[in-house]
Amino acid sequence: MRARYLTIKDYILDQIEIGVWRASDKVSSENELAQKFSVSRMTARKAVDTLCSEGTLVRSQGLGTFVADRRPVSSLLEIHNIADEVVGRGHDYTCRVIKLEEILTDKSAANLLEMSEKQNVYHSILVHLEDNIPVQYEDRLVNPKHAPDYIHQDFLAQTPNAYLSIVAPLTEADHIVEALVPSKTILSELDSDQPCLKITRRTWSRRGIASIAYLYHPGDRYRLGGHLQF
Amino acid sequence: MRARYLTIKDYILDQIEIGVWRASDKVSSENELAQKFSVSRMTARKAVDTLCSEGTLVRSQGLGTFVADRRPVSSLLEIHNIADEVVGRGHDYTCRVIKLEEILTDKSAANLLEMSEKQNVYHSILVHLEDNIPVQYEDRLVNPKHAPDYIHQDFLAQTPNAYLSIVAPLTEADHIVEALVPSKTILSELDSDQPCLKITRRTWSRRGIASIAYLYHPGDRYRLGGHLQF
DNA sequence: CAGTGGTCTAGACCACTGG
DNA sequence: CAGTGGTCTAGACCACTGG
Repeated sequence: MRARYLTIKDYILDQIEIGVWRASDKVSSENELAQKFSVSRMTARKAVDTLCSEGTLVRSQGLGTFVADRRPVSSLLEIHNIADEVVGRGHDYTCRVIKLEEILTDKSAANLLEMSEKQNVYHSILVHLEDNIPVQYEDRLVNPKHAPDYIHQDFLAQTPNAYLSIVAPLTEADHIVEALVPSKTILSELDSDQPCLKITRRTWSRRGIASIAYLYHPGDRYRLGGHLQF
Repeated sequence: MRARYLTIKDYILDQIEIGVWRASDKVSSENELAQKFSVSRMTARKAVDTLCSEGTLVRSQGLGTFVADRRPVSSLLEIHNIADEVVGRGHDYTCRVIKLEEILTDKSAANLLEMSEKQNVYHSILVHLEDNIPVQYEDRLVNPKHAPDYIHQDFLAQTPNAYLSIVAPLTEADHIVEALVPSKTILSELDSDQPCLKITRRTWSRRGIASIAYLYHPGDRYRLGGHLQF
């Protein structure tokens, strides 16, 4: 016999899923849930308990229980795959390919990739969406030496990050994190007017710099987190 | 009246702290705890519940409850001391103390510091300047238990971070990085109208959370960097 | 004030594990 | 088998919030 509190938990998750309860909304009280499902209040409470500890709901004594206003937190310490992150949060991941082309390095790109000027490099621009809301604008340069077939990939099936980690396993990375208001082009692709968290990340494989990525995240939809132990 | 399950929770944490129970050891059963503390099993269970959801204990039906194995250590990102950073760049470091006071915890501060409400905590606000230009607005709460003399320090001579790392050596930290436009008060102290990089950092010493800091950096004057090797 | 969540009791039956 | 955790009941009193 399946636990009754799980039925209630599913019910709450369903209501959130179909949009009956949205972020910051008040959900049914413990007594209402208990009555609706003909269980004791302790059992209804357990359903709410588990959703609180999972970060889906937040409680406030005397006020009620509310859908958490949740911006995702991801790790600074890992090289993350945005698709895995989104799916890991139980959300729908999609992506739009804005650009996928071969270009010649200019001075700045050549410097960053430690190549010489006017060499072929691959250039891709993608927008990653979580439940159809843009969460990352990814502008990436790739050294063809490390990933010769990069330009023929289907990035709807596999993110650039995931593909690169297979053909050119990472040995090293650096990143710079900053806050800024990006260009209008980028803001429009992100459908946002917020300041962005920009991550500039260079990744090395065994034979040198494989790729440089500029990742823009709307400040109100994305946070970076990390936990350290000494 | 303090909740009884918290007493039991503290007891379990103490036993782990002093080494009576080590990683993978079996801890007292729920019935034993209930009897020892003269509470119902549900109450003993609640203490174990919270420690499970915090990752300290793991349960196994039919077997018992065990101390969780330690999480992997990642010491890749350092806790920065802004003064060292600035001096390291060959620039002039100064700082303004905006506030240094003793206040009572409100609900939110109590939650974040894992203290109860209306306890004394120290509160400091500083602005750190590089060549006389503000680069960081630091709003910090400190648990007096970990640093009783915090409020008597001269932060023109030594940053809060440097002081705390001496009196309450760090064992753990977490941080969240986000981009936002801060309040007018903060913008005015920073003499900036740019979006900011906000770092929320909690630091632990052995006995719990020692301090929580909100660090605001104007987006055009500060970047966060890191380098990883695999 | 009525309603909310926070804690707690003293029971119960269950599924599961090892011996 | 006895002991463990997993679930559940039908109550209780409390602190807190808004009106």
